[in-house]
Amino acid sequence: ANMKQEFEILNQFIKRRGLRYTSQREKVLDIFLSKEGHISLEELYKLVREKYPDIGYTTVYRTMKLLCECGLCQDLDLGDDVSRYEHKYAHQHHDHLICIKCNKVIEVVKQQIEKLQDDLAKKHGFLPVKHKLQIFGVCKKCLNKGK
Amino acid sequence: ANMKQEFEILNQFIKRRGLRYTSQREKVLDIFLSKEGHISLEELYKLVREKYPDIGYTTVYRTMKLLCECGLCQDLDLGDDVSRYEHKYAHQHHDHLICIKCNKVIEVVKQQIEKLQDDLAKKHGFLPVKHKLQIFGVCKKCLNKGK
DNA sequence: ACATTATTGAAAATCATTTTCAATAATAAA
DNA sequence: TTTATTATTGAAAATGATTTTCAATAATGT
Repeated sequence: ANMKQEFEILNQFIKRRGLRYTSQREKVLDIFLSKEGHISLEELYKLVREKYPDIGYTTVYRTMKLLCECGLCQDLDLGDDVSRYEHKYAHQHHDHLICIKCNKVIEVVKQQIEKLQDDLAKKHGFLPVKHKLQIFGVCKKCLNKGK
Repeated sequence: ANMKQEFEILNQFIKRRGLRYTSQREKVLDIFLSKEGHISLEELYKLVREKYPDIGYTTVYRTMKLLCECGLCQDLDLGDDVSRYEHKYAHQHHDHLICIKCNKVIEVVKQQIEKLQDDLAKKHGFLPVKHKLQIFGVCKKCLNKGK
């Protein structure tokens, strides 16, 4: 029954801000949730179109902005020049290992690093809000190819 | 006498690649070196123009690309949409604390984090090449303002 | 000095992202 | 329920950083 907790979160957020809960927003969220991983706006828009051809690019763009604001979505930067999105609700924070040869991305979690980062921020009087760690390198597969 | 080691590095790199050492490239490097910190292409171009009005934007752009390739320069991403550059030669690797209110950037070094990152990469079979860590938060000054 | 070819710089192209605006639709008020 | 208000939508245009084009120029090897 909690299968669609995310819709409720969006709804709450929208109400709190005096915005309006529209079918387009619901549909975009639906498609976004159906696809795990790191998705670009362009990719997401294509998926949306397949199921809901009447929804425009701009609406997808604006909805994703909203989803980021309400905590359902996290935008990320994989080093190329397009912004990507990933699920945030009920997903653990993680960092990204990015292969500079094949662009494969691996998500990694290291609690110890998280803590050190918080310490570092506090030491400088910062109140940490979020962080992004990208480790660029060459993945196992590409290393073997190069032999 | 090693005051201008960087010019030699650029020269070497250019020779090795069969490129040509031009006065424009030397001048752009000169201006870049004269300014510590995180500088955008636009800002750098303005500085270049002040001293060398005949150098075009495109040349600055292309030279910075070259400087990044030869290891004199590191491009960085401070969360906005402009790419910035910082010195890399004879500069320790560091991470960035970025204030989301006033955009102030503090450079921080934490050897322990560096090591954990390398371990993490290796554990997943990655050969780490470089990494970028941005910690977004609110700086001391902005925290006090908000009271 | 000559030939070759990399470089330069102005202008144009690219391209993801963001804004505009008139029509539409969601919510609140009557 | 009906009406009024105003947020939302989507197509098209604008934006703006980055990148490419191309003819003229300049650096390097012969």
